[in-house]
Amino acid sequence: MVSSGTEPRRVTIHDVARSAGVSRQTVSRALNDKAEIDGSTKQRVLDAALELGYRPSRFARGLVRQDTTTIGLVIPDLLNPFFTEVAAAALEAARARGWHVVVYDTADSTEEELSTLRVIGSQVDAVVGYFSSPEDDIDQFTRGIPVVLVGREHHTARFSSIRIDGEDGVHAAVAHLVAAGHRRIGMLDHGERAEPSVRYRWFATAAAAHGIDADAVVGASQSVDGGGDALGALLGAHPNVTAVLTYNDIIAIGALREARRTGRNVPRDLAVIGFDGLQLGTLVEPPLSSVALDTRRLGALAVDQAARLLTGVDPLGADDLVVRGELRLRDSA
Amino acid sequence: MVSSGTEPRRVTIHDVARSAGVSRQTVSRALNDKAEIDGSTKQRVLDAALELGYRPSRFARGLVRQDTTTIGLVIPDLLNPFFTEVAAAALEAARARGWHVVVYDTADSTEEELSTLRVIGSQVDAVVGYFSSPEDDIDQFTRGIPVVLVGREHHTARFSSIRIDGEDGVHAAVAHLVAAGHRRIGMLDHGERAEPSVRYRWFATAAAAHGIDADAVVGASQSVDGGGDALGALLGAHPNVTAVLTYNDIIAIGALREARRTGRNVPRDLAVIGFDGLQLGTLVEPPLSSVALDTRRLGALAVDQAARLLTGVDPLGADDLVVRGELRLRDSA
DNA sequence: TTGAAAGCGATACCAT
DNA sequence: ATGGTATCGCTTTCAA
Repeated sequence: MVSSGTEPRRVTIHDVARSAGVSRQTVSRALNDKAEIDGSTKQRVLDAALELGYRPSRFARGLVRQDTTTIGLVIPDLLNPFFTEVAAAALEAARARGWHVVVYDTADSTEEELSTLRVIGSQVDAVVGYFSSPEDDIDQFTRGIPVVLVGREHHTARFSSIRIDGEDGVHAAVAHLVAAGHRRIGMLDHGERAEPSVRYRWFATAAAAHGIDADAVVGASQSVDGGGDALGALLGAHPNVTAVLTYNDIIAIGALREARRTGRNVPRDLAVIGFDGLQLGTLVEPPLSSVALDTRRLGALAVDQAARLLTGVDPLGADDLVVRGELRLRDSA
Repeated sequence: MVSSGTEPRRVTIHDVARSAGVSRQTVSRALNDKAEIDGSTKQRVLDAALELGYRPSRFARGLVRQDTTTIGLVIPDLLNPFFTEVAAAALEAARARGWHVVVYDTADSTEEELSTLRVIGSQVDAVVGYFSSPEDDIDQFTRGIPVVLVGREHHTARFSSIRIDGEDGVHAAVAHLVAAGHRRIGMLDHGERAEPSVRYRWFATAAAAHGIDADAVVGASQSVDGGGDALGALLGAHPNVTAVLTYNDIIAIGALREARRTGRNVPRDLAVIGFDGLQLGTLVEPPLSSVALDTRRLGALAVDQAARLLTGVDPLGADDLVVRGELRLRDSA
């Protein structure tokens, strides 16, 4: 910030008052449309304010009336359509309450998430988001403010979290595939951590219930390309697989593309069922079947719980903080 | 957390000071890692703060040190992938500067935009966004703070704006179609306002340059379905059209889907070229050709200009505030 | 190393 | 209808 000789010092309410020849509180009255003020005085003040380019300090104002609520929304990647949908829902829910939302995109990086956590606690009244950091770290930087975790179980009483329960949906998906004659079903799981995901475990128990194997699993990175690669690997290792479940829709869409590339017809040669139920799934060919989540509800629920925590009134219990997956059949299975 | 009768008054620095048996400024020193403080005192203060669940007020802090910068990002619809990409780019550029971004989704509504404008001016240090309100309205509520308009020309010196120049790109698109033998090219324009868009005008001059008509135009609403409907209408009115340009990629994707639905092969029976060059275009079948915009640059440029305006240093002129469209051929044309 | 006092910019309460 | 004064919670001189 190269300062030109005359630093344009902030115009305060005091300057306006002096310029209009009144006191500061009169200025305040004029600006905030209070009743007890003479019409002509008010106009004079307004004119002065306009001319000076006066703008009230949000800090000073916020200090004196604790009304505006700002929440922080933390997501790993806004360009990931799942988070876009959740974010849009959260923004809408917040707007309905007159809240402001500061969005933090952590770029899928643990470091960025940590540095975000480090500053966020002093910038907002509550935090809603999808974190990958350990609970201790989250806790440490958000002391004193409500935190609502999305799509993640928590173990400390400190947090609330919106749980994603896709168990029934995945069971329905497997049942559907089995009914359609599939006996060898594979899964494109997430590829982040070493251990299989919860979604895989739902798949495994569903498969077991139908007496079929659940050992055809390959990890996929969270992208369309990742999904394509993973399908290639899966079919290479298990050529007799005729249907796949995927960790999410993005991976499923990659699988769809890879199937087309290798001349397989979906769903005839290969059935594909995703997870999330994104809007995006209606645009691809064939339209994607998926264990669908109500992302609007997910975002709205998170903001709602934040509101309850903030006011201390009647926060929802774990049983109410659930979004269930539901099998939505389109054409890919 | 049911509210007990006693409202939990805010824990202030004063409470911590008393609890630790020191003065407020010592607490401040401990919390802000200042040098001049005894190690044991510091620890004692930190412990007290932790125990009391103390959290500094962002308002009080902001009042005293004017350091944190917050910008407002206004977009009509976060779920529209174009705005998602711009928003993601803006968030990234802001994060690189350590800025905070409050995102306002106006739900494609002029009323919401107005009510957003009404509050935003007192909440942020600068505004970046895609507005549809008249300049006067925008000006009125953002007095004193920098405003950067995205994808919109401005007529008042009051604003900066990032201009989208797709002229060359559209010319290239038309040239490409003509070279491929197309003589009857239609356009699915936006359907919002009565008059045709700037993008249509680029198309018209390009068509004229090649001696072909540009009268096959239909307005489409900003959605995939809208694009499909519009293509139906266009082909109904002008059955000899063999290629279409669209106002944007969303509409183009709808056209692709409609073409498939009506048994037309793209690009053989109908060539389609969109506008925006969204990531999304790579996922549909066939991959969408488009006059591509660098959305990352768009968002980054807007934030960059806001930064320059904020510091008063070297703001970019209109000639530098341009993002040009470039023909990106994939398979749909 | 620590504390007292003076703001930062606005609003609210109480006089007038 | 208008102005004086206290106050919001914190940081920053300046003394001690």
